[in-house]
Amino acid sequence: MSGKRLRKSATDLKSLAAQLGVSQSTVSRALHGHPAIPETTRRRVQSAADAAGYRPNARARSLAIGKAEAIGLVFPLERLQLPETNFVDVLAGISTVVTERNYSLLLSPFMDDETAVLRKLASSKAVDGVIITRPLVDDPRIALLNSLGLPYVVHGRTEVDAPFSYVDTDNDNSFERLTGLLLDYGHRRIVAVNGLAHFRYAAARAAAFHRAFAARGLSARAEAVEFVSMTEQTGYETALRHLRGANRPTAFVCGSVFQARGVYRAIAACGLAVGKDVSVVAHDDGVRGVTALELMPPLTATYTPIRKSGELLAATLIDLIEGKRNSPSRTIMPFDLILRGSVQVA
Amino acid sequence: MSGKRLRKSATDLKSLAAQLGVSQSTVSRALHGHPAIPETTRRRVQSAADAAGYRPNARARSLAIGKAEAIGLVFPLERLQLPETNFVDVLAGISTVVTERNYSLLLSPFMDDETAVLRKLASSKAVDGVIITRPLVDDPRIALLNSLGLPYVVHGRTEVDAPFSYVDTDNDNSFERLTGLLLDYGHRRIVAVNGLAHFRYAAARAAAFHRAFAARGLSARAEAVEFVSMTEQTGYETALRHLRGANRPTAFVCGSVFQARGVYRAIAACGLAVGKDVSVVAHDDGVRGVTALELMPPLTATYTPIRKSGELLAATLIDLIEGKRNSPSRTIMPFDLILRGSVQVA
DNA sequence: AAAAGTTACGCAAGCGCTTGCATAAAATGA
DNA sequence: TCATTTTATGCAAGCGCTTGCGTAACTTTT
Repeated sequence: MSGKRLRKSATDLKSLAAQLGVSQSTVSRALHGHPAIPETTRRRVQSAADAAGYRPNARARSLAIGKAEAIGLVFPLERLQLPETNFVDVLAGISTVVTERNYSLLLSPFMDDETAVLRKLASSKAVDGVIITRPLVDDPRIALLNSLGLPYVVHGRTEVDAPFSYVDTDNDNSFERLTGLLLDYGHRRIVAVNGLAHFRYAAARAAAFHRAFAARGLSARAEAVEFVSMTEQTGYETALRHLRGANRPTAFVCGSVFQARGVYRAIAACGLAVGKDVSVVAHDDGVRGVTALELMPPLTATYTPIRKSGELLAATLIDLIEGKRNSPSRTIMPFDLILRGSVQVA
Repeated sequence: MSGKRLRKSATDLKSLAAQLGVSQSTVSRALHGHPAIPETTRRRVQSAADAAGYRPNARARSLAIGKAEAIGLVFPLERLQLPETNFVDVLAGISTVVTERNYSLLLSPFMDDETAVLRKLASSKAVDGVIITRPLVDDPRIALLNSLGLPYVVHGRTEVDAPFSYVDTDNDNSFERLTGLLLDYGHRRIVAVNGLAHFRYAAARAAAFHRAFAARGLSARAEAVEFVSMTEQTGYETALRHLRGANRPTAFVCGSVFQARGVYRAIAACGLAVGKDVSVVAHDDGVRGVTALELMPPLTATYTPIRKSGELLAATLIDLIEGKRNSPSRTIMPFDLILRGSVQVA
């Protein structure tokens, strides 16, 4: 080997510029398609950059332009640990769009103090904005984020009196339709297996349940709505309790396919048949591997693909960050009501 | 309001320093516990910083210290979309440790070109290291990452002749034990429902399967090992094919509880009983909601909690980055073999 | 009491990039 | 041909932080 040496490939702007015999400004501008740079120069620079495998140092660029080109997803760590969650599907949707739009996705789980995480993200300027999930009925995070000046989008709504962007499932109409369907089929003893009461979506669903009764000049007993966690097991336990109690319900409306599964199991455990002795309806998020179609009999459900929500969340946030949107964006996902074998007239 | 104004809380080092009447150096050092700063000053600075909600700008700090204090997780986007995957559990483990160690976790999914993502991560210096998953038998990523000089840890092993750190399940011994158990119970017509052949773990398991036979002076037909994807459905289809073929197997050894579930279903579909007519064993990753215990009859399995692997992956990578470890770290997770009702003597 | 050593802190040079402004060269107009 | 505009490029000042080195002001030593 006669003294020949590989040129260490240019890893920073300065050396790349030196190697090309132009200034850093020119290289930087050429690489970003600045109009003042003629096409010929642009190409020369670009191909040198490609050859060297040059990519601007993300941290330096960030610092210079004052943006991180990254968003954060803030969530309770347990949402990754729970066996039954639609969270991963939301994450998949978010990932897709973030990647497409050339942003980075920072995962920010927290154990208990979400506030601290949000504050840290804001003050350390690690991200340009955040997605938060599962708003409470009266959620303090909205006020915090507004005061921090950190752009954000919420997965779900809340009643807080302040402008904010969100993407939400149409809980109100979806549950009204599901309940209405059962009522119109002649069911009267209906139990709603709902989510935990402090979540806004559960409150909305409970209201919708009663609204469906009211719209038909009927009224449901308050105890007809069960506020329990979103799992198969609680679906099972809740349904079992009602099926074995006096005044057996003839139908159940469930918050998710997870719960519906449990309800199916409870019905079977009582020696009854779904869609024959007892009707079941639910909302279906289209979670990976847990869809209404996979139950036997197939479950009548309202359907909103939750991955789509994830995509929308990311797109909305990035638009917000890039100033492509200034007024708060509020999206309520449309749903389809699909009739399948799990309901029958009372 | 008589001209009184809120002092805008110090958001950067400079203003914080000015406000305290000291230099930036002092503030920076005080906040990082530099020994030359006396305790009294340290406290004064710290409390001013707390009051102002000051946190160093992560990007500026990164640039100055030449570290991102972040790691990347590079994976095919589909692993978030597939219904049956142990990926989320690995992610949960990684998240935990990353958070504990005060790092950030960058999620870097890719559609098809993983190489491009790795190159980009390396050249843009967005992270200090990466975790890659599911190595192929002869994996090109190892060479690439070594040449890029980007620290990394692999979830799984590969036969590539180069030093690298990894955390892996003990596929070899686990499968040898499972197969051996069946053999010792007198089974001879055993089918292995294995993963896809290009993954290293599947190759290792196939070899282990044959090794168990050989160790007893027996030999298995090559067709006894099925290289199929890791899902319930393929488990079902594969088992069904064998159960309906000539020379019905008396036992199955499966790659995961997902596959085992399918095998259970196929056995039932043939009017046979698991643990009576046909024995089933598998490896259990302890995936959220899909564990060996939940099957009926409970599944005899080797158990290695996969979340632990995630934790170890992150810890190993961070140690590597921080130079707390220089030689490649190789961890093979120990496993337990737990006997349950799914096996019986032939 | 002078020399030497400590202690507490500030200066200023980066880290690698972007970008407003200045400038030289080329093209255009009168 | 000279003034004016346009085009192509460079200079240098940041972005907010860390850190090596330097230096007063004190302590300690002899």
